Amino acid sequence: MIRVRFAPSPTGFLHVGGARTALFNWLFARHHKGTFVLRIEDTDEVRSTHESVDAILGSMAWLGLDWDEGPILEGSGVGSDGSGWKSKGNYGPYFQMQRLEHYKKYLRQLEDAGRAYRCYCTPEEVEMMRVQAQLEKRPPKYDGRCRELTEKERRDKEGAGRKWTLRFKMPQEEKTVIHDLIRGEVHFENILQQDLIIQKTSGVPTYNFACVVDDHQMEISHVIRAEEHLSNTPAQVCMYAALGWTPPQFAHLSMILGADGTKLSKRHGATSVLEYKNQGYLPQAMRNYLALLGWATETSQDIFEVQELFDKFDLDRCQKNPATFDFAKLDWMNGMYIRKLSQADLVEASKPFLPKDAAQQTPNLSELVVLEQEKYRVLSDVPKMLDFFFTEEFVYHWDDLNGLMVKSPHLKTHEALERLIEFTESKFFKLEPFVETQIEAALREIAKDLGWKTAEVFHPLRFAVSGRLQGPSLFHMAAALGKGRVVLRLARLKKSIKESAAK
RNA sequence: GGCCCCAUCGUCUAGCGGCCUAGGACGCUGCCCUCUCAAGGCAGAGAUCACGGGUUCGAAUCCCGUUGGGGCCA
Repeated sequence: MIRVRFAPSPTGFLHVGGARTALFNWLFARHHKGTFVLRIEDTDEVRSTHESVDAILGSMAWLGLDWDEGPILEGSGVGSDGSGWKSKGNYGPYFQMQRLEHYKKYLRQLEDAGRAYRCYCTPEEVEMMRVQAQLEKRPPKYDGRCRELTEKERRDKEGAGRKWTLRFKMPQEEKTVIHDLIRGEVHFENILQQDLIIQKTSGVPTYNFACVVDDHQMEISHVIRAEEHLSNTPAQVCMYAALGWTPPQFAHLSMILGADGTKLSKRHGATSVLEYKNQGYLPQAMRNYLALLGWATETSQDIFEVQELFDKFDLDRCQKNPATFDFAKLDWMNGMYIRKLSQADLVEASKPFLPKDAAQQTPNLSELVVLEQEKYRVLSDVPKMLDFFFTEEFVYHWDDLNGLMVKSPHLKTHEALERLIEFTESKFFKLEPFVETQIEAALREIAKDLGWKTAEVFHPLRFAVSGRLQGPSLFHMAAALGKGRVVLRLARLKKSIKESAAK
């Protein structure tokens, strides 16, 4: 039975790297008809917040990564320990701070068996050891001075009120071999590993211990996580052995880097999944793009339906080398997905990005939004490309107009332009019904009558109607705007020309 | 510093000993279509497969080393 988990620490938003890890776990579970577990690793008591839990669950929900077991997404939790959250699944609770009793039991078991010991060193002392070791060019590790303390020494220290942590006693011989599903065999000399702290002075276990207990108790079959956890894996594998458990299979995903080859961070652009949502990326595009960061099919296919991803995704085609996050390709892909949207879906998706009163201002809003569908790369482009529909206050940039006039042999003077506008006004005035095909026919007739190229007629009129040199098809745009507004705008441009000429 | 991981066009990648004078996609350039911009179609530039040694009749593909990048210890 395949059981995988995504186990974020709620110390911030869900970033792109975390989302990719979650996605791969999700895809792996769906591909193998397994179970996808979401577990909140909140043992960092100072940095964990319930706002982060909200943000992470919200991001996952937005991306459509539904989990089979874990906290239920209903409103928000009450405490950073997850109290107030409900959970689904038989292996809960899914907040580590609610699982303290489980950890205590195994912590005690390890200590009783002599596989863990109390360490009375202060953080300062440990730091000193590290510096010292580096100076002497030795491996920087805890020197094990509390390993073989006598019973009396221990009593003395505790009598003196020294606080203690629990350290796992790493075997000092042989080596640990990880059979990584992506990297193959990875060997580690045990002697070089340090005795990791598994319980903090507060009594709370550390990440490295808690996840071993949870993965075992939750019967996780495959641990799919980022490469940064690879170095901790040998210690964890030794803990499994010390507890008499069989470790799960491991798969360490490569990192996601920014354009400069360093770990993706804020200076490279957006890192939070929610930022992408706010900028107008579609979850399906994001998902598709992320899937390609470290995974590919034999055909280098790049657009996938979700079901196709389920069918084709597997760990054996995951990339070992790190991937650079390419915003340009994401934009392209998002544009692809926007173009695939139905009219209704596009309008719905655009709503958060449109002016609040857009629907009242323009009853035919959905007709407008679709006009530029093939040009949007992000949904925040929608209001930018459509703004002239929502206001009569847009400005005419004379530089644009002048540029147009330079290129057109028949538009050398403002008078010529005025004449074109007047000609159009009178034509439009009689035009009934004012629909796309009629408008096109009328405008082509004007060009013919005038003996101008069609472009010489269309471009200045597009400018008149929208204030732009580029935009939707003139006929579509005019029809969508309606005769009244079009005539109004023609008149407005004519007036502006007169005024500027007077100056 | 120690340990670990990684290395094919600018980027994501295909390739798993002969099919590779290295394929696809993004981006870039040009052409076509066309009322503009897009979209779409076509064409093109772009990789001595990081470098150096082996192994082999034959290596991008296997082995060793070097360099570079990244991660963990922090």
